[in-house]
Amino acid sequence: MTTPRGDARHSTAARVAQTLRTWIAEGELPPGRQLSEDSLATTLAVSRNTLREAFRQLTHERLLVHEFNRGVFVRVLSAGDVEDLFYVRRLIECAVVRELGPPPYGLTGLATAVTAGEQAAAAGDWTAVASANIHFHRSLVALAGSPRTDEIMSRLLAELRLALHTAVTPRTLYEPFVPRNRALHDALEAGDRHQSADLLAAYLDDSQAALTKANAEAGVP
Amino acid sequence: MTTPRGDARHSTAARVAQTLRTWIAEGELPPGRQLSEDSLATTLAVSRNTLREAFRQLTHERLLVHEFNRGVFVRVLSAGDVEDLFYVRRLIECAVVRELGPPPYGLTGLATAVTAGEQAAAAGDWTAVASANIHFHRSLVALAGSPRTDEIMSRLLAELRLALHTAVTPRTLYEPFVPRNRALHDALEAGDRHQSADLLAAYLDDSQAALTKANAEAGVP
DNA sequence: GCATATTTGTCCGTATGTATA
DNA sequence: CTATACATACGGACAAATATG
Repeated sequence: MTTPRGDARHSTAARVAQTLRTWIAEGELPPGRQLSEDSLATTLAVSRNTLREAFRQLTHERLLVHEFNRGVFVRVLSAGDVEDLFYVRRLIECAVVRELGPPPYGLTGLATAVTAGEQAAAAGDWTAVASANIHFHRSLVALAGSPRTDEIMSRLLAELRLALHTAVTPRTLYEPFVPRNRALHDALEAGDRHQSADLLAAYLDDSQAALTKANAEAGVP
Repeated sequence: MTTPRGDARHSTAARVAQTLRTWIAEGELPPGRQLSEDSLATTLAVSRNTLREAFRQLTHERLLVHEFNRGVFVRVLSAGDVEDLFYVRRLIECAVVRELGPPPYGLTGLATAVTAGEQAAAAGDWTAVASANIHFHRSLVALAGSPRTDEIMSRLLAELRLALHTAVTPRTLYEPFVPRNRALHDALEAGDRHQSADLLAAYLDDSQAALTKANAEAGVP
């Protein structure tokens, strides 16, 4: 072959999948966009077979939808999808917090996410606030120490990102939750699992309402 | 081509994946077995590329593991995997029950699974008892009406099946839980969410203990 | 440690079927 | 209805890695 192999540790398909994953997360490939095998294969300089393997991967992560004999498209979340996503988030995040053992907990990951969000908010960098917020919830669930729960959470958050590009105002979506992340952290540091879980439930309700409202204003079906 | 296309509704790769899925579930392909691309492709009469797509699919369902440049193998669950699986089951199943709205609930699916288990147990058909048991837990989670929760549960149960082929005695694993399924159903019919959740938590603890004991006796690392 | 055989990773060309303009 | 574009699936090829003697 003429093309030199990039690295042997990851397969080419995995690298392509990662590229597409970031393009989708950044909004470079917006929801609804069709991904043509031929043009993308030439753009990424890989064969169609390899690209199709990457497609399968992302389809399974629910970032792409595969319509048989029609092609693959970037997933478009419906209002029902957003509702379901928040139902599962509430289910898992609150259950993890409620089922935590006796305190103290290893809250360093959570604490760094909280302060990162505070600093980014102070600097007005709302994209960074969004990242810190995702990191916060990932760290929260990581307290369970369960690999499968971690993976489920990562998938849910990645899927939820698809709903954020339709919303125009990241500031109003994230600003109210910076202090609430801090409050949640403090409640956990105080060792109060049940108060933390209640805080979290209300938090997620409000977050869902804010996102639903923003999407409705942007005219999402 | 000479090979007639079976049907247009599912892709060939999806059909191959389904075949492998059942072979794994039935224990025809035991954990640890390597799946050779060449021989399987000829056995199933599909091309290597198509087979590889099926492999990817099942790898993401955690039924296969893919070792780079070495091949794919049927997943071998470690003791830690089983522990994690039951942690997530307890988390999700109990949370679903606790977060149910006010009764009554649509328990017909649950009821049929319970009676199917009872009849199979009376007939001594322990494989059917195992199927009914899986159906019971799937129906339980379906009460939430959340597609994503349903899918997460299906994946967990499929993965857990991998641990059942190492255990030799399906009877001792399932028999005690036939009446407990009935008790759980009755508690839900009575509308007592919290008692149901408590019953379920104890149920899953005992189930995990039974499986762990059986696997330890069979000499699983 | 080395040479060989086997298997996987990747790409290409092509025939066929399907959806859409 | 035809034509075009595209997806599905196959088979062959070769490089690279692994397993085997």
